[in-house]
Amino acid sequence: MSTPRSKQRLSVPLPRYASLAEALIGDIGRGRYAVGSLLPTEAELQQQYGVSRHTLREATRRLVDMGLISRHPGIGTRVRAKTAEANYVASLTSIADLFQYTHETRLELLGEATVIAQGTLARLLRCEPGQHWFMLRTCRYPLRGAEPISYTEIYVQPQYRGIRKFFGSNKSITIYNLIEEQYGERIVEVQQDVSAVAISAAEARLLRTRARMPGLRILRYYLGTNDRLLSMSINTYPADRFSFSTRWRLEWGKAPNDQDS
Amino acid sequence: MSTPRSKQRLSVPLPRYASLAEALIGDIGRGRYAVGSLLPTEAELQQQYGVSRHTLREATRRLVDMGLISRHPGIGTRVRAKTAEANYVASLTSIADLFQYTHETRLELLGEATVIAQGTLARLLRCEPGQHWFMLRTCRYPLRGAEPISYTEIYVQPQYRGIRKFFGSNKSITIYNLIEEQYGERIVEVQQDVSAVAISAAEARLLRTRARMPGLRILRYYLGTNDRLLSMSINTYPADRFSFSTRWRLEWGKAPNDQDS
DNA sequence: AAGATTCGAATGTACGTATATTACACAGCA
DNA sequence: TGCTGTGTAATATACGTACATTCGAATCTT
Repeated sequence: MSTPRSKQRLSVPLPRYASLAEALIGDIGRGRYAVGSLLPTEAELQQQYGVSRHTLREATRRLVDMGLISRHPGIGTRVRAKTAEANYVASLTSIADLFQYTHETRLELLGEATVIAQGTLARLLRCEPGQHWFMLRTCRYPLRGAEPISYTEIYVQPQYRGIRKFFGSNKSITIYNLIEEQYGERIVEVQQDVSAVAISAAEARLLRTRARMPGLRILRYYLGTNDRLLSMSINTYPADRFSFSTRWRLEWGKAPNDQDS
Repeated sequence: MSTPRSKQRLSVPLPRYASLAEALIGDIGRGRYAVGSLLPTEAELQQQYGVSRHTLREATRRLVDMGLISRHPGIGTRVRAKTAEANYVASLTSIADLFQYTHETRLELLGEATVIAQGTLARLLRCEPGQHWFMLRTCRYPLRGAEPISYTEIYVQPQYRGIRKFFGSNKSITIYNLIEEQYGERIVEVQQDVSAVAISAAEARLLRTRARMPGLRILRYYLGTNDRLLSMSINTYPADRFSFSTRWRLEWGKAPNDQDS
C-alpha cells in the first residue's frame, strides 16, 4: 500500500460509543424519548443503532453519569432529565463542615425521651403516625462561654438510643459521628432545610435570648443506605450567633484524564 | 412447606470487579503501589488476580473515578493518590436552582442608583471604600399574586449597568443570566451566606409584611474568572415565604477500612 | 379472593477475542 | 548530527457470548 495515511487527524471520527451517546442525548433533548418514560431496551437500541451491547452500554454509561438516565434491573432504563447543564458544585470533606463552627464546641444534654410521632412531628420525620423515636434535647456551647450557639432536638431510631451514653464525656460530639462509629451505619446523604423563624419563649429561655427574636431553623435529615432515615435534627440558632455559608463552583464535565504533571 | 430457601442471601459475595477494586484500593493505600509510580500493566494485573480484562477494567474504572489512578494510552496506569477521602457533595444544574422557586416568577424594578461603597457597604462588597457600584432595587413576585417573595438589592460593576434595559420585558429574569448573556462573562463561583434577620420597617413595607418579623437574609457573591466580583445581591425573604434546601450526598466511596466483621 | 409461585423481560456481571490509537525508544539514513 | 520512520508496549475501542439477578405480571393454589 502506498499509505498516504499520515497525520490526517482532520477528521478523527468519534468513537462509536461517543457518537451514540451524542445521538441519545440529542434524542432525549429533542423529546423523542420523554422524561419519565423508559428508553427502548438495550437489545432494541443495539439493533436500531447497529452496535454491540458493549458499545451501547459504554454510551449509556455516559448518560447515567450525566444524570440523564438511570438503569434499573428488571425494569429498564428510565429517562430522568432532558438536558444536563454545567453543574455548580459545593463539597464538604466531612459532615462536620456542615456546622461550620470555627471553634471547638461542647454539646450539653438537657433531656431525653421516647416519643411517638404524630401530626406535625410525623410529617417532619416523614414517617407514619405512631412510630417511635428517641429524642435528645441539647444545647451547643462554645468551649469557653455560657451563651449557647444553638438549641437542637435530635431524633434517632429507637435502636440507636444507646448513643446517649456517649454524651457529656467528649468534646465536639456530633450525632452522625456517634451513629457512624457506634453502629457502623454510614450516612450516605444529608438533606438540609434552612428557614427563618421567630424564637419561641421556651427556646429563648434555653438560648438566653428574647422571645420573638429572629433565628435560623435548620432541619437536617441523615439518611443511610436505601434512603433509610437514621436521624433527624432540628437546630435553632439565634440570628446573631450563626450564619451559613456555601461556595458553589462551576464544574466542567469531569475530565476523565488529566495530562498534567 | 417450610421452604426457607429464599433466605440464603446471608453472604452475597461482592462482584469480582468490586472486590478487585477494594483490593487495589487497599494495596495503594498500604503503599504496595507508590504514588507517582505506574501500576502493573493490565495484562499483568489480569494474571495476578486471575480475572478477565473486562473485570479488571471495570475495577480500575472505579479507581479512576475516585481519582486514585489515571490511565494513559501507550504509557500505563499511574497512581495519583494514596486515599480518596470521602466527601459530601451538593450540586445544582444551574445557578437558577439556588433560588429554588417552584413556580415562575417575575422581577420588578423599584429603583436604581449609582452608589459609592463606604463603610459597611464597602465591607460587604469586599472592595476599597470609594469604589463605584451600580445598584438595582427589586422585588420578586410569583407570576400570579401581589405578595412579593423577596426584596433584593443587586450590586453590579458600573460597566454592566446596561442590564437595567432588560428589566420589565422578560419573565424570569435573573441577574447572573443577564451578565452571562449580555456581557459574555461566565460566572465561575457563587458564594452564599444565609442568616436570619429581623425585617426592617422599610423592607416590611415593600414585602407587605410587618416590621421585626423574622426573615431570611441571603447574600450572594457572583464571581467570574480570576475571582473577580461581578455582582453581589442582598436578598431578604419573609420567613413564611421561602426556605432553602440542600442535598448533600456522599460521593465516591468508602473509607478503606472494612476488614472487620 | 388472597396469597404463593412461576415465568418472562430487562439490566448486571463476566469471559473471550480482535483491532485501533498512542507514546516512546531505537535503528536507519541523509 | 539530526531527522525520519518503524517497532513495541500500553491503553482504548469494539464485537460476541453466556449466565446471574431483579422486578413485575401472570398464573396457580388455597
